[in-house]
Amino acid sequence: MNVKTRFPPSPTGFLHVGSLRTALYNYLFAKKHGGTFIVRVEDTDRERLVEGAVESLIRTLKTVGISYDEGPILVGDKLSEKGGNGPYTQSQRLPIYKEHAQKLVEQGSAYYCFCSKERLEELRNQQQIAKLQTKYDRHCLKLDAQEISRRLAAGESHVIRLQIPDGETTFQDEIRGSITISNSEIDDQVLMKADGFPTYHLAVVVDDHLMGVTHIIRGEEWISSVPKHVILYKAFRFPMPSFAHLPLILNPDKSKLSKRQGDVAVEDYLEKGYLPEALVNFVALLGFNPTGDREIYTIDELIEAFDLTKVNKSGAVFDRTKLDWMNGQYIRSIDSKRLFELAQPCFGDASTLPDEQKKKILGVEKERLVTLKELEERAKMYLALPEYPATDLVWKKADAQDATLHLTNLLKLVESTEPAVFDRRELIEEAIKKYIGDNGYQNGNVLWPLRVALSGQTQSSGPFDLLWVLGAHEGIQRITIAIDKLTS
RNA sequence: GGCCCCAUCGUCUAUCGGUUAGGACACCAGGUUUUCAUCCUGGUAAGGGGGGUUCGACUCCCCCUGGGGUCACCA
Repeated sequence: MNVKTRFPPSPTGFLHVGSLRTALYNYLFAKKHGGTFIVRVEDTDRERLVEGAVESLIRTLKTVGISYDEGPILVGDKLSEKGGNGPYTQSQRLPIYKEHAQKLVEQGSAYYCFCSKERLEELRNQQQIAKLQTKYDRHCLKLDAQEISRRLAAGESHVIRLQIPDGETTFQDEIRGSITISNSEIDDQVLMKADGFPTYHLAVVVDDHLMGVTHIIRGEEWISSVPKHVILYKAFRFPMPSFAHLPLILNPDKSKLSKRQGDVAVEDYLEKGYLPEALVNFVALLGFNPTGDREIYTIDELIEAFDLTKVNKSGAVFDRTKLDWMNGQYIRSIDSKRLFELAQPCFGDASTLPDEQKKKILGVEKERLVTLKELEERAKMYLALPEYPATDLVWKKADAQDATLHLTNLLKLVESTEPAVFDRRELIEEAIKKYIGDNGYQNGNVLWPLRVALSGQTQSSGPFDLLWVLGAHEGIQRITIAIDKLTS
């Protein structure tokens, strides 16, 4: 069978990390089986629409490395689409839904309902007070054909409801196995809303079928509405797709991951300096692990390893600490060109520095970065020497006199060294270590004051790195300042 | 509350009847080191409870408990 999966976001805001994982799993599954992956915009709720959400979604999927074969695309700033099963935006498919809903009414699987929202609300209230199941009472099912056509002709506001048959519905979930739900649990679901738009349930079934979707992989919160979809598939005589419901991603308190308890938008994490690669890797392992003894996977390795039957059943807490660790791993191991590209917006004040120097800063500082955003703070000292007290220059096992001696000698050493040496980190190190070795000094006596003189900080990267990034000229200046501090 | 889903270290997980229950994050202790960080070594830490099935259950079945999801003209 030719596998086809889909990711159907509704353009109501930013991409949720849970949605990122859903999109990712759909993508991985399709690629693993040589199938196709499509993106479809589910914008049937006109009230929750957010302008620009589709564009932002397309961009985010791209930066995160999830590509699709069919769906909406951006040509320049213009929205367009690719694929032969479009349109891929539900608001552009209204006639299709109307026709399908109509067909259901004709064959007696669905019916018109003229009940007002007020009546529905009143009904619900009464049922709640009586502690009954809140369910539509099928008031309009009793209407005769004549009355229906009269009210329709009069232009009365109405919806179309699916008539849920008696009995129960059983379906196979690829992750959870067989699930049975009694049809009595299900309300006569609205299929077409009064505004002429379909509800999710109608649109998703019609589109998935028309677009040839074979595997529906989505969040666990959808399990309880699968019977509605199964009933629709049967009513339309559409072949049944496979269902797989993913475990939820959880807040630390185990509730469904939500705003309020932290960031949930992929854009937030990207903005904070998490690498797309790390985020994808991390989120992929929330609910799925091919072996149990490996943590780092590229997206292609994930495709290779992906197996729907190995996806967990229970929810997974989104553990920010582990994401931090993984992000650090990526920062340290990723290709330096790619890292520089990603870090470009994170230099802050130091962004005015030449690229060559910024690359050096990144190379030196990446050892202690958790997120790229932290670079902004760390890079400042390369731009300007921070204020610091003279006492910081003194190593714990030495005194000010000793520090002054070494800094004075080092100053001479730097001044008399070929400028070309400062282009090579290892040559700088060699020269200073020679000074230490030849005189039988201890590393700390020499390196501590040098490092503090260069960084203005008691905690920083090493003196060789600093001298390399700063260059001879700036190095001389900073050492001179240090000597002044000690001797004044 | 009805219905549905779920249940291994604090967290993410491995185990598909027989293991000293493994790995990772975090944490703690060492080591490397001029500081911080990185890195390396080691350690603490888990099968919710009760019944079965079986020679033998973390693993299979049932009940309880606990957690979660869902009950819209939202997706």
